[in-house]
This record gives sequence, structure tokens and C-alpha cells, in this order.
Amino acid sequence: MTEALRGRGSAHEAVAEAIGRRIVQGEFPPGSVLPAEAQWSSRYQVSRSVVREAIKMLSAKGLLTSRPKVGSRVKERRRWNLLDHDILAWYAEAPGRREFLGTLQEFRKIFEPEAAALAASRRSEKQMRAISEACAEMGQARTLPERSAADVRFHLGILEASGNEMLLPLGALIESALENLFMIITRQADDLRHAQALHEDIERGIRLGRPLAARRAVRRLLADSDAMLHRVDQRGAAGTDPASGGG
Amino acid sequence: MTEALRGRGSAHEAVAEAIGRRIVQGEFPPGSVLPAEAQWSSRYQVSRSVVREAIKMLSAKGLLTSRPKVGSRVKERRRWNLLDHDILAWYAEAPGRREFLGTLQEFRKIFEPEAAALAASRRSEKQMRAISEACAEMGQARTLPERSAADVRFHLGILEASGNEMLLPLGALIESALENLFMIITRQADDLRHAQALHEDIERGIRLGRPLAARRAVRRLLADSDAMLHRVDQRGAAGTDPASGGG
DNA sequence: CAATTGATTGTTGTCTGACAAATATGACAT
DNA sequence: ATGTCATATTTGTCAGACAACAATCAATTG
Repeated sequence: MTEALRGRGSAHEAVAEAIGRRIVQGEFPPGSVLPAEAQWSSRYQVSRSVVREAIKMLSAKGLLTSRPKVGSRVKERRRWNLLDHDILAWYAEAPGRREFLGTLQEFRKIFEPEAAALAASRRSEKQMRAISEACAEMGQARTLPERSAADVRFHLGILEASGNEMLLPLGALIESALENLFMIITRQADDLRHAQALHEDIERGIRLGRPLAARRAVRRLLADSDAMLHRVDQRGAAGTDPASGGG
Repeated sequence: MTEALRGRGSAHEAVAEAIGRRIVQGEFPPGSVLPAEAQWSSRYQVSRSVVREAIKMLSAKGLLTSRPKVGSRVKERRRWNLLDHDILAWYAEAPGRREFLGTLQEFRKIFEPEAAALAASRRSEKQMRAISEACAEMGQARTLPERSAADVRFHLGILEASGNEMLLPLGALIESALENLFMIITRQADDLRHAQALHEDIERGIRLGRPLAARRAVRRLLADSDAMLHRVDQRGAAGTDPASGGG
């Protein structure tokens, strides 16, 4: 009857996460109406206020709309804000992870090369330093999580240096992609060296103010991750061994 | 002491809009703490529950975080979800509209050409029909709002036909851009014919399955809007006369 | 008999009042 | 000067109540 809540944040955050995850994972298909607030309230042993605040959060993310008497209806997927940090996380845990990652990578190929090109023309000295440092830390990292964290900082630094603030929210996408690549891809030492060289090409292009070179370098890097992904696919079952990822 | 609420939706939506707009427009800069919930409650003459639900919505959009005793603190702009429909709308009303529109257009130039290229390779027949119809309606439209609405449908149709569902949330960006172009740009009859021809180029590229042509055509269209914008800029004060826009 | 009207009912929307939890502030003791 | 503790303030959560509203079905009426 009653269910435990995973999250250890505040109650309304935990409830929002629970309901949101269920919706994104397909338990309540678009167009269907959710159980009434009172149901969630008794199921999770929280007050209706908590449920309402949770539902308002999901509605702010475009997952559903509420109307008096009829209830909360799941919106069509087209309306979901798939670029939202939380929705991305829930999505990544849903069935079809591999396709999700493919969509993510395709999206990255659209905006990351252009972001790098913009960064090559507009980056400030401070922004350049952040990018170069992240790149260096990637090369010197001794553990894989350490390297992955520097990787994320590298790509986010490029977004920031692009000078177009609307690109910043797409950072959530990069974080999700790298995290998932990290889980799926296995890299040999040679691969790591190669990936590092690709990152350094990008860094150089931005540092020297060469938009075309930077753009091309990012395209090469993303093509490389794609190749890794396909290699995994061909080796049979898409494994989930935690190993070295890269992007 | 008390203030009236603009919106005519539910109370929490109206309050969220009021507070959100104030934040985005700079009244509460990033890092500052908002007035306490009780303050909003008495100011807008609503219960604290309503204020809380409103604040939870804003927090879901990445505008702020709440902590006991300290209050609700506005997050750094980097964390705002600028691609959110509502935030875009509030942003568009903030000072610096013209720069906002420039950022928007730059962003469009990043993803829309690629979306069109993908659509040229992957569009279904049904999706193609939607695009073609929107394009035709643009040409036959008798009123400017009618034409603008078809324009939006045209571009959203391309996003949908791209086959990458993560591109769909960017539709909010297109809607906002076209709406603002509509307010700022004035077009002569010649301009309108030219814009229509550009749209038809895109439609043709997608219909004939020519990604490169479609991509180039979108680039031409966006360059055209940019030229219109600069023309307005050079004519002095950026007017806000409602007139024919195009994208 | 069909169609409109009306009552019923279940759900969200809102209000009120209360208490718990957490933390910034300042007083106080060391 | 520094660390400890009490206090006050704010968010977090709860409980219960009523209003608004729409879908459904029965009753009334043309």
C-alpha cells in the first residue's frame, strides 16, 4: 500500500522525483490522468500539500497539466522539456537507454562544434584558462572518475566561452551524455591517448582563435565517441560495465 | 501594500508569473534572497500555500533554491533554464530586448539548419505534408498574424520532422523569436515575397530529400532576418511598432 | 422520445492555523 | 579572540475544511 521514497532531499522533491520518474519511464503514458493527489498522499505517507508542490514542479517542467475535477493529465511528449536536468536523469534510467544516448550524441554534434567555433572568436582570457586547465587535468588524471569530471568541466567551459548564454542550459545534456558514455564505453590505453589528443586539438583551436579548426576538432571528437559506441554495439549485448568513457 | 495579479489563470500560476518576471527582469539579482513567503502572501493577498506552489514552480525552472531559515535565494544566471517557455517570455519583456533577440537568432542559426538537414533525410510523408501546408498557408495568408502563425507551424514542423525529439523543446525558442521579430521588424511587400521564396526553398529541399540544400536554405533565411534586424537598428531607435515579421 | 436541465460526486484549488526543522545571528562563557 | 549556546526567523510539513468546477447520470420538459 505505502511506498518508501528514495530521495533524501525534502519530501516534495522526493515525491516529484518519484512521480516524474514514473511518468518519463512510461508508467503513465501521455494523455492519461494520474492518480488523484489524495492517492499519492496516502501511498507515500505525506500530506497533500507535499504532493501538490511536487506536482507543481512537474507541471513547471512541462510534464503535465492539472485541471479541477479532471485531475493531472500527462502532456504529450512533444511538450516535455527534455533538456531539463532532472528529466534527462530520469530519461537516462528509462528503458531504451542506448537510443537515448544516440539521440543525445546527435544533438551534441549539432551545437557543440558551433559553440567551440564561437568560443574561438570570443573567449576571454579567464575562460580560456578554465578550458586549458580542464584539458590539462584530463591528461594528468590518475583515476577515471577524476578524468571524467575534468572532461565535463572542459566541455562546459567551452559553452561558457561561447558567449551565448542560451547555450548554457545545454550543459545538462553534456553532463548526462558523458555520464552515460562513461557507463557504456570501455576504452583501451591507446583510445585514451587518442581522445586526449582530440581534446587538445580543440583547446588549441580555441586558444589560437581559429573557429574553423575548433569546429572541426569537436566534430572529430564526437565522431570518435560514436565509433566507440558502435564498437560496443557490435560486441553484442550493450553492456553496462562501468569503465572509461570519453567525449 | 497589496498588489494586483495580472494573470487570469489559477492563483499559483499568476504568483509564479509575477515573481518569476521580477527575477528575470533583474529586480532580485542572482545571489540575493527573496522576501519571505509570508511577505508575498500578504502582498498578493493569497495564502502561503499558493505562494509556496508558485515558488516550487520557479525552483523547478532553475530560477532559485529554498532553504529553511535562509529563504529563497536566486540562482546564478548560468543555472537558469533559459530555454523554458515561460522564462523566455519573461526575458523578452525585460530590458535589453534587442540583445535578447540577437542571442536568440544566433542560437537559431546553430540548430535550425541542422534540423532541416535531418528533416530532409528522415521526414515521414505526414510530416512533409504538415510542412508543405504551413508553407502554402504562409503564402496565401491575408493577415499578418495569420502569416506569422503559419510561419511558426512551418518551423516547428521541421523540428518535428528532424526525428530527434530533443530538438522539440527548442520550439519555444522559435516561437519567442518569431513573436519578437514580428514586433520589431517591418517588411515591405518585396521583402515578404523574398521571405516566402526562401521558405519555399527550404520546403523544396526537405521534400526532395536534399539535406545540404535544406541546410543552406535555412541559413539564407536566417541571414535574411538578421539583415532586417540590422536595417531596423540603423534606422535609429529600435521601434516596437507591431508590423510584419518573418523568420 | 429526444434534448435540455439539474443534482450528484469526485478532484483540484485555496485557505487557515499550527508545529517541526534548520540555521543565521548575537550573547555569553572560556 | 574564539568557541559554545540560546534565540529568533524562515522554510518544511501537517491536518482539516470549504470552494470551484467539470463529468456523469437522472429527471424534467418540449
